Amino acid sequence: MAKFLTNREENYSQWYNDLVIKADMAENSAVRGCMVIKPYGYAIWEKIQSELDRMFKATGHVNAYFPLFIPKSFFSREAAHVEGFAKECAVVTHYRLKNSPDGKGIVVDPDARLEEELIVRPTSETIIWNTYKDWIQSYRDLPLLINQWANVVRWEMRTRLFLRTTEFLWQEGHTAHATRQEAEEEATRILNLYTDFVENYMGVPVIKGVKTESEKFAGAIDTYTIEMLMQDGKALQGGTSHFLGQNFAKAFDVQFTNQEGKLDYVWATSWGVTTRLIGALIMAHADNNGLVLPPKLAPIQVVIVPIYKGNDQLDKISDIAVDLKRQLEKAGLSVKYDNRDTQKPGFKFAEYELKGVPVRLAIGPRDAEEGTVEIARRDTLTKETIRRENVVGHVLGLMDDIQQNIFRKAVEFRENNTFTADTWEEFTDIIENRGGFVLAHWDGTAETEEKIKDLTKATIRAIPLNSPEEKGSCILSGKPSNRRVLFARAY
RNA sequence: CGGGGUGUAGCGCAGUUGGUAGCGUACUACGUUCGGGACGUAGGGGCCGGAAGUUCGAGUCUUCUCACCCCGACCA
Repeated sequence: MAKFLTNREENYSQWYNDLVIKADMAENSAVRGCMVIKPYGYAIWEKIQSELDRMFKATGHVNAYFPLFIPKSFFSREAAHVEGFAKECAVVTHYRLKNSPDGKGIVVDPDARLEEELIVRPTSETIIWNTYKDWIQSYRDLPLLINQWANVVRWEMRTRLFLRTTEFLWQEGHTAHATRQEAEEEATRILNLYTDFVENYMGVPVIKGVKTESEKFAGAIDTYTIEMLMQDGKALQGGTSHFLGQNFAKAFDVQFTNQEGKLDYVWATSWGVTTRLIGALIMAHADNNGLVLPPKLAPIQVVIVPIYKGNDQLDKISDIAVDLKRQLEKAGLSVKYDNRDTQKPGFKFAEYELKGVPVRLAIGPRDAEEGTVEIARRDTLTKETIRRENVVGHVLGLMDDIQQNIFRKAVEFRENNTFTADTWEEFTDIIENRGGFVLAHWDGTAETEEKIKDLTKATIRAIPLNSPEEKGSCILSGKPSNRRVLFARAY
């Protein structure tokens, strides 16, 4: 089996790439670094969107939409921000084309140069804070809790489907608060919301932490992160929530009158997750047979495949299948009955395994006769035969089972691949030979962090929020440290 | 931007000393099949990335050019 996929153990990144394409999620487009998200991949994104959107609204946020273009001058207002993004911005300089004077095609009309160039947003803090300035006068206008579903562009050097593309889809929340404490609470609330989503819907365990000075978002005071471990032992940052302090308020002059009647700058957060989560979903759970989707995010939760010879058998089986489909849908499941006559059952089995459909029902003439159904689960690839009347209950149970099982497997994988290192030799041995998360002491300086990165390509993924105090000495410099930080090679 | 590589059918590839393009797969039709990616027969599909040059003749040789991929620096 699985001869159509590159073996995961043989070449992990080839396996990943094959899988994205073969499972029909996305493909490279004619535009450098930009992907086409195909219907099946987009359906997964829609599931992610709808759950997150529900969670944002349940915590008091509302959606809005801000422009794709940002005037260049806005960017220079916040020094650290421009520094962080300048090198990867797409810039609009003209607004018109014309026929080429030599008759070959069209050219940019030099007379149509923009007075001020427009940046295609790599993130929207600047345009949003420039807008918020007019919306916020008083503490009564606060908090402002807005989210936007959008696309952004970051001109990365190298791209990979879902993991890093020039244009990507995301949500970005931008909130304004009257006090520092409120803003910090918001940043934490969202970090916890992301954790809830990634662990309970995607089935991927995360480490919550705060980024180091050099890894934090350009313009933030603190960047909180959730870090996940992929099956090849590399880390993936799944989402970030930034406490921005008053940096953007000051840069865009967003002041309000507080309850004491005094002017003050507002406190801000921003936070986001992207289509990269789909990459995480793949790399955390998929195997050599293809995708393994958590039931809560699977576009198709149950597929029914008929096995038959001739139209008489098909008719009989279809009656049963359609009835089962109706029952399962009534129970809230999304079900596909694949009665295509153009593919054989074996082909369909392989196809739905490739696409990660959690549960497959097969009904053949034998089952029709005996009142049974063959039921197969994607996560364990096991099959059993059950009575037709028990199908709905059994499938509902399986949905929970599979959801929990893939999470449990991912937790176990992470536990088996999280190490502590106390010496430089131990540290480099693990990074070079085993991969995974490494908890180690660090002296807290950017110089040491940089040196470790240069020597091993491992970075500090996060300073875990729940890590206990512990006296130790830095693996590289030997200087004192009082807590371990999380190292890994990362995507 | 540095180092390496590749452009030939939808996709994956072969193409010898230069002689007018082929394999696998996918596609179309018909038939037999159908409980784990079926088989047979017959078909269709090509400006050989682009431009210029050498030659009677270029997928093949020369020069230029464009695009993409991999490894680094950058990054959600």
